[in-house]
Amino acid sequence: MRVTLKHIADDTGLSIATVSRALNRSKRKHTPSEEIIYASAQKLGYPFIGGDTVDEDQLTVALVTEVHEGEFYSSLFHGFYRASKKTASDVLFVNLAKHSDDPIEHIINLSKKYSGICLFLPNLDKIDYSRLKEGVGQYPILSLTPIKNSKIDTISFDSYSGGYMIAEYFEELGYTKFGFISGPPAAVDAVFRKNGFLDHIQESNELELVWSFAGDFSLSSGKAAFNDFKNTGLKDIAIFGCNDHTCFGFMKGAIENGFKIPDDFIIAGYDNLSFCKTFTPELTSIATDFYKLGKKAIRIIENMVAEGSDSLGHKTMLPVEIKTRSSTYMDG
Amino acid sequence: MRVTLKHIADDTGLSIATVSRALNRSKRKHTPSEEIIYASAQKLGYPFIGGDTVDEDQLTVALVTEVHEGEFYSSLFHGFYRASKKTASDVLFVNLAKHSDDPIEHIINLSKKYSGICLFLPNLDKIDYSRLKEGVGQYPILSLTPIKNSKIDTISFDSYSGGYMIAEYFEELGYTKFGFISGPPAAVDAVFRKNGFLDHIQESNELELVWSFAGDFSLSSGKAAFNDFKNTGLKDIAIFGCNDHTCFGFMKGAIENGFKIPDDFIIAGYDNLSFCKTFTPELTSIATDFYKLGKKAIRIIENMVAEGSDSLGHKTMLPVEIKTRSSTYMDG
DNA sequence: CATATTAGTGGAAATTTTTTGCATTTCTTC
DNA sequence: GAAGAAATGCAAAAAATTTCCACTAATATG
Repeated sequence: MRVTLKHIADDTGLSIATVSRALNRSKRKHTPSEEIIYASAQKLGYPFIGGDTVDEDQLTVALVTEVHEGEFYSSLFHGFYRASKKTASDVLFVNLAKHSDDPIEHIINLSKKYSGICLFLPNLDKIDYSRLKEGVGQYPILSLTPIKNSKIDTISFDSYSGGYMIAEYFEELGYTKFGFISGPPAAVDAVFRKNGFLDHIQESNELELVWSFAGDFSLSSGKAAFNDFKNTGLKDIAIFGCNDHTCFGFMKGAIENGFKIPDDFIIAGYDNLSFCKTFTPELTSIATDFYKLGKKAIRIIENMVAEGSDSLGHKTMLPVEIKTRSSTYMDG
Repeated sequence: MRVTLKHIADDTGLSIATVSRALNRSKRKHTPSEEIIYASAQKLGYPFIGGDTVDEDQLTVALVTEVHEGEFYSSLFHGFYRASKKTASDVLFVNLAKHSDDPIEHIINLSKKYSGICLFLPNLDKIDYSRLKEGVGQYPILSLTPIKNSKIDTISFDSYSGGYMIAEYFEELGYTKFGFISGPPAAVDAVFRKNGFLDHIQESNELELVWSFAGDFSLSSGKAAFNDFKNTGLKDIAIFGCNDHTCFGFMKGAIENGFKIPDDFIIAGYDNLSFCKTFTPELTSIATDFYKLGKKAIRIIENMVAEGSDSLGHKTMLPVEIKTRSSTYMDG
């Protein structure tokens, strides 16, 4: 039920007229009554407070995510933060902590509050997305996770090319025996990285995948991968770990066992975490530019609003870049 | 100026009656007109969309920050994310990207939208805080940065004790010669860490600060610190770097120069980044629990709302914990 | 100490905004 | 092409908000 001045008047014990005046004053006066009125209006959710209504041109885009540990979310938020400085729109980070029972319902409600929504929720499935699309109707919504066969537009990094680039680069360095550490099968993105890597190997007769290991993105799975690798006794091999953490674990295990990198093997990761430059040896990795992602995502939403166009399942892919460091070549 | 149904009617070319009906229907129908009406209402900022008004008991707390690179912001957001799962309140992350010209003005406006505000803005000065306090009046507001002499409540980690604990721990290990790498002087928190560390040294006649270096929290300043340290030729020294990044830089420099840790020196940092466990040797560090910080911060705001009490300059300090790892002792 | 001034308040009238009843138009289906 | 359903606009009714005015209490003034 809609909250009116009467509710606030009843709640505060003051008259409707007084409430109206307090809320409409151009400058707050901070008298005791006014404080009470504001607090009550706040509590009950009276809508017309905030005086200055929204700038007509300025959109508010909600970036809807969960928040887990690790540098990834910093990169994502930092990218959108910087992007929002450069665009007309404002960006708000909405987390789904309180609504894990029915996130879709909550996102549909959010669509009534914000001009557009960017989703980063890798755990949603196809049914969720169609419920969502059904619920929001023609509304500017964009997923940062690739979705197969959906009517919701997506924007993501070109992970396939990332994996492919790594394989090409390994080939250029003269390696022919390749190794691979995979991520969790549920992570669509990690699967793309893998496919790109493997496809380039298969395209050439000289190249060969001689070892692989099923990891889960974690440091410890990287260590486990190394233990497995050690037992094979393989040499002169170029390894692609499908994220940086896995590679760190692998390299840590290797160093503790007296291996030398890049002498005994070379290794490259994915994500280009800031620790790539901190680790010894520094880790070659695929860099994803979250600032560009944020800018593009906001741009797409702004266009949807301006043109009144609908999300129809367009897929946008942003190029990635390889950052070569000492884990894949000798210094000097 | 307040947005009414008439504005939407004019904008869409439909009648006021039609707009009213579309917005009040219990279930959205997704007819073309309805889509247009919703889009327009959205654009113009009509307030009464969203049907279900806010839960009376559920507060919405805004965590207002900038967002920079690095794991720190992930930890902060992740802590508040988890905390909001466990409390009645919802937490929203508001960034100040669009309002860097006058952040205070914007925060005052935010106070009209949200039940309470947590600030993490280390760059604000005393004048900013008093303007803010003036602007929001009696309102639940809390800073996560220590402020000297302010009427705004603060909650932060007990950095002083963190520095002190490191010095005590070094002493227990039998070291008497200590080194220190400072952070930027503007970072109040880093100064507390330093004071705690130095105070313990001064309390004992046996202990002595034999080397120090002015760093700036960065990896490169850690490397620079090592170059300075190398020239001193000091041995058997226990070094406290006032954040982990600095220590990583220092250790990286040391390893590249053939130093052995913890044989040649021992070193401990502050922040307990996940990378402490990834680095070889693993870095002893002071752990801060952002989940506890988040829970406590939300609790304080909930209490302020419930009791209608004011922010009066109370300071809450959360204990920190030392995580000892191989950068300060031999394995086995 | 009496009196003017000022700010804050509630009641009620005036105004604005929203909802609803009803007739008309438009679209769909058979 | 007719019947029925859905959507729309007009205007009246209802609801919500603002404004006017009188009253009160606190403070300042002579």
